[in-house]
Amino acid sequence: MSPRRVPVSRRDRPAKPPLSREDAVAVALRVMRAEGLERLTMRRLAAELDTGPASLYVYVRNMAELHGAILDELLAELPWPGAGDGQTGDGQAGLTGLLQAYTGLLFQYPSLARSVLALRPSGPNYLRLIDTLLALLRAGGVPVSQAAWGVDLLLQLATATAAEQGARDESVTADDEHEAVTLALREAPESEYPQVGWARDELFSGTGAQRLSWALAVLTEGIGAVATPAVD
Amino acid sequence: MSPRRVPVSRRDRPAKPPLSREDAVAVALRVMRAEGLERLTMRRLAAELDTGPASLYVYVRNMAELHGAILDELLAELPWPGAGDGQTGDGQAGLTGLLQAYTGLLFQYPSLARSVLALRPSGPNYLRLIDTLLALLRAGGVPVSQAAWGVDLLLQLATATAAEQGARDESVTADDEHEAVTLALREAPESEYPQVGWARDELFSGTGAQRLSWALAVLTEGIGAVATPAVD
DNA sequence: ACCTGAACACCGTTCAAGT
DNA sequence: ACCTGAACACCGTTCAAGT
Repeated sequence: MSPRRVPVSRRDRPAKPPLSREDAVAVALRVMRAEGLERLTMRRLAAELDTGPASLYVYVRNMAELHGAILDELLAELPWPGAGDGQTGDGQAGLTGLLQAYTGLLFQYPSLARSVLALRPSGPNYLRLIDTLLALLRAGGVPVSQAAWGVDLLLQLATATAAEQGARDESVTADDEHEAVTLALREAPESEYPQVGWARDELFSGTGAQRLSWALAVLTEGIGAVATPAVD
Repeated sequence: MSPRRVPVSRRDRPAKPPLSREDAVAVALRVMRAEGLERLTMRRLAAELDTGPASLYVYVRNMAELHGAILDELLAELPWPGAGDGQTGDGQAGLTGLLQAYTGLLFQYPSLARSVLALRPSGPNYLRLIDTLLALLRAGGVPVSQAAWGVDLLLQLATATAAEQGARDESVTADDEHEAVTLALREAPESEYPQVGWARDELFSGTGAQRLSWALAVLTEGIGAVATPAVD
């Protein structure tokens, strides 16, 4: 009884919903979440939107711009202060918390982090992140020039930390025992690399989270302490 | 009199010189220097070596490993201390000088820097770089655990700084006036982004070199000052 | 054992030709 | 004006079949 195909008005083809840049970015984000950035190709996204790859170029200039748009969409999920959920506080703890959340977000998508590093993002949520970090540094009494340069440094650290996470997620062992650099450092002959011998144990110690929070402490300490040169 | 072709023994075909991994890497480095990493493809390298792309996989596991080998070759050119040319000194100046040279080397090849960030290089010259940085920190009285974690941080900063240099070299204007983020920050409404307004001038001040040396000072300051957590 | 031609399974982007 | 099929000019990697 029920017909195989429901007849559609207007020329017998189902009306495609009108496409917008927002839709395209939202679908792109969904594909990335589900299968990773590697699988999110222009052709794949076009197929997902039921069109040809050429149509995407009406909404984005190129792949890099698409990555930037995806990042900004992703940043909406940060625990922005003042949102009422109290996930991040004020001062040093607020700064560290927000940057850890940013790193954590990108940590899930290392290739996006790599792309972002070359991108210099400029979406509204990225600006908001810069603004919030500036506010936290300012509240901590950091002079304006050190805060301005410091924000760049802090975001670079966070992005690069996520970007370093290569495609070594698929390894069965949780630790990075199988990384070439780990092996090379462990086996480096003391005669040729005496300092590596000196620091051998400490070179591999700590979890990623411990190293990140130490690095953030190092940066905030230094940003507050070292004056910028006179350039104005 | 002189014949067009010198007759070759062994089957009338010019004997192809035997290929080695070293030759392949050297040629790869030459192609990258001449045309950039983007143009250095497996197919292109194979053509340069007068063979098919499949032959390369006898010497390198994949593209990433080739990039790692190129980096190590490149690092041979660093002004290693003790080489007698006195390009870098001891202590803080030596540390900063070596890291600036490393950044400068990678600055010419931003895509290599991007690749390196995901790579965790492990060649002999990279180990030598780690060893030398450890020695300089140790000489500065930095405790071993802070030196070990600090070397990671310093190299990450240097690599990420080079990686950030996107393909915006082709811009005619020397400054980054045309970068989207610069424009966005300049035009960010004070009502929505008050701190950006506060720091507006300082956000764009300074040259790349000034910012790098400030960042290195921030890191060394913090590395010497902030203790690592007890993880041993 | 060592090497490689040809194929596999894709890419991002452009542009002429639709509607 | 807005959209897109088809083409352009490539990719990295594998594998069966050489020598």
